[in-house]
Amino acid sequence: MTGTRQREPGRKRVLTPLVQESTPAIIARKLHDAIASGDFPPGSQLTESGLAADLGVSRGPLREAMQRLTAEGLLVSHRNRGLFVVSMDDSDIRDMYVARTAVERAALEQVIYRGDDDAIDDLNDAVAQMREFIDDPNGVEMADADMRFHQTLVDHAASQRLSRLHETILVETRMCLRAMRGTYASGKERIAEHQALVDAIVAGDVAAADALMIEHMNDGLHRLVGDTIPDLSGAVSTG
Amino acid sequence: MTGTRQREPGRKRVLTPLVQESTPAIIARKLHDAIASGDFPPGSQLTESGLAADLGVSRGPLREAMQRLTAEGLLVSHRNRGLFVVSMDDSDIRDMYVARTAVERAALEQVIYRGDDDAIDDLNDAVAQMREFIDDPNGVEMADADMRFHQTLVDHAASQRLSRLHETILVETRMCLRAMRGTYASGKERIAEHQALVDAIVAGDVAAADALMIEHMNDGLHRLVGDTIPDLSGAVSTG
DNA sequence: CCCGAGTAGATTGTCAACAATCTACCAACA
DNA sequence: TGTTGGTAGATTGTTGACAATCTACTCGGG
Repeated sequence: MTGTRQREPGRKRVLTPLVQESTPAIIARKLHDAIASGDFPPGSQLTESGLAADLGVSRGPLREAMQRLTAEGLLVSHRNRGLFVVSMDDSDIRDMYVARTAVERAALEQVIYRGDDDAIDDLNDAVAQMREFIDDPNGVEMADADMRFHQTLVDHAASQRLSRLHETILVETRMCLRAMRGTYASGKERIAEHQALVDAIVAGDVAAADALMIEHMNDGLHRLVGDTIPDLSGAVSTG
Repeated sequence: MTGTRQREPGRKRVLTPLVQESTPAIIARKLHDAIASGDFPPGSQLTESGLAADLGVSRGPLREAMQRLTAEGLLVSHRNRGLFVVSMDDSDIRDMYVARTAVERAALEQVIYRGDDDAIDDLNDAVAQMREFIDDPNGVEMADADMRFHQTLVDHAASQRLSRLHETILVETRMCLRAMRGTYASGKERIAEHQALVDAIVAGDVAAADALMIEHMNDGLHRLVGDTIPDLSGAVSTG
């Protein structure tokens, strides 16, 4: 029934099965990146015919791609009116950080558990990249380097599901950071927080790393809305 | 420019703005439920023309709905061959529990932080519903009641993002539970674990609740693949 | 008996056109 | 002046048809 689809176990795999990305997937990724880059500001409408013309595809595949982003929560649909880039209020930002904290805490624990040396190398590299922009702590480059650090962390957790959610959240985070400037006072402080995380990972101290991450996230949230998620910081210290 | 779209602040809101769900969203929800119900077993193909005929819609909206489920990770696309319901191996199940643990830990903390009495009532109700099926600890009703408990927990965290991810994960969990029968030895044990969680929430003890949740998730994973996520249980106790 | 080429059928991928709906603008009226 | 009705334009929602691709089956040769 299955023909020769299944790979016989005795043979060595010499070529990886080639993955052909579907057109909607490609379009979705392009839109994803464009939103992350700020090409489509929050609240702006994504008109089908215009985008289809820009991308050189028909409206069909484009609509499918936009539905993907809608499922991610990056676009919101108004029936018969169109799709718009999400615009977030304080409540959304708080929610975003709740989710982001959940994801990154879990990722952190996974990274420590896996004990992969490559992870530590990559994380140290990420911090080093941040150091290059120490003189401009609120510039775009520093923000991107910051994002890459967290991206690296979650990637090394090797969890498809955590990565998928995190990807969406990072785009939303970038949108917020773009809107609100001047979050960090000094570049040193910003880098030190990340270095402390790496140090805790190297030490294999899950509890310490966990506490640092919670604090780091609370700081980030505080800078955006001037509010925190009080109880989270008590999760470890109370026990 | 904006016309009369914005609601003037002086007036009292007497009617809530009506939300019209788009057709792809409705179809996506129906497919979602169908997959959760087991109408489409893992690995089965979802043929467009057939489903379109069943639902009485054209292939366009149906494809858009399927793209949404693809973004969620419930369907996988094979180019020019079609969309299939995901079938999960042990590695996927482990990943699923990593993500689920992350989500439910965060939800737990949020529920305790919010201190909403309705949450405790609903959770107690959920445990009570489980007790009705104490004689058949591995039946479908018990499994559904179990799911409803966790659904209730995450709902009361009032986090759009956590809920969205959790919804997907619960469907995947249900798929796994359907495939592997006989997970719990006794109904009492299963109910006690959940009751303990509620008790910890009532007591407002974040650390205890957190530890219980981690253990609960590890138990669930162990029943499915005979393996655990060792380091997670050390996150709290070590500190 | 095994292996390869070729073919038929079915399914997905893409497109262009039509119908339905909404928004914004303008005029008429109390 | 503020509200109501009508109209034009644009955009989305939906459909059906056509092209491209893959799978499974069958036939011929070694």
